[in-house]
Amino acid sequence: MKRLTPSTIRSFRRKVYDHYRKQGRDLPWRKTDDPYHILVSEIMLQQTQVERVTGKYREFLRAFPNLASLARAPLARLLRIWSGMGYNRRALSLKRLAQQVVAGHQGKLPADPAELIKLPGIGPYTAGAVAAFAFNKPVVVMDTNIRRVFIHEFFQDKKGVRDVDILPLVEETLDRKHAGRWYNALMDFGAMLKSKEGNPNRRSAHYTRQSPFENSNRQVRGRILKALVGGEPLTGPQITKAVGMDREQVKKNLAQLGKEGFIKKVGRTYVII
DNA sequence: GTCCGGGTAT
DNA sequence: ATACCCGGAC
Repeated sequence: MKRLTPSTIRSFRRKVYDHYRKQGRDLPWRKTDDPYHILVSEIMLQQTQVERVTGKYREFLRAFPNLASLARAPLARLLRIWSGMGYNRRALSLKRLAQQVVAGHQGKLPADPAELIKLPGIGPYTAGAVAAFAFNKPVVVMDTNIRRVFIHEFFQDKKGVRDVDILPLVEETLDRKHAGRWYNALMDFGAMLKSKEGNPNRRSAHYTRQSPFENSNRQVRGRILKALVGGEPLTGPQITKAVGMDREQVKKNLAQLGKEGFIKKVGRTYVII
């Protein structure tokens, strides 16, 4: 494992903060300290580029300004607002999270990552990000932008770089007194590297290509939910027609969406729960 | 049309 | 290890 000298750490921090001062992005979720707002932004950013999240973030918070309003929101309305974001499962998780926090945490998000990670839809990254951005906790966080920065800076000619080898460097270089600001700066630096110098993340051991989207279950699921978010109950054949894809595949995905808690069958029709 | 990104759950 | 989503770049 690589160790950093104090002077390497100093100049690295200076470089990252210099970039942040000059080119840091002015993003809406950086102007709030409401943990719920920050959580919403992080869930959205898991799956969508920054430019497309900003508008949706505002629309979402206008519709669901706090955890209590999200907890009692009808799922169909939530999915309508979520549409265009992809990964509907995360909207469902977010609603379940809101219900749990309202019922069991006095309506307040916990600040401890070990507690956050127990909530649905929150994994290691989001637990750390909320702890750092909403509560300024000096936790170690790894995401694609952070990974890119460290591979670019400290694993220059290496291939198959593992996160396990990067994490100690994230910890060593962390600005512990200003964790939130530091991670904002780090992520902006990483975003800049993507556009300027190709993508160092291809040298990550965790880099994978995704499978094709066309005719995939993902596409079928998306279309099924899109057909149902209007709120009108539809029969199996009506859904198959709306989706315009293989009937057996539609049936299989209807069953799966039922199991996950998106939809239920009412007589011969399906509706969003 | 083809390629691409990206945490979490299982 | 693999599934989940959609829109933007080309």
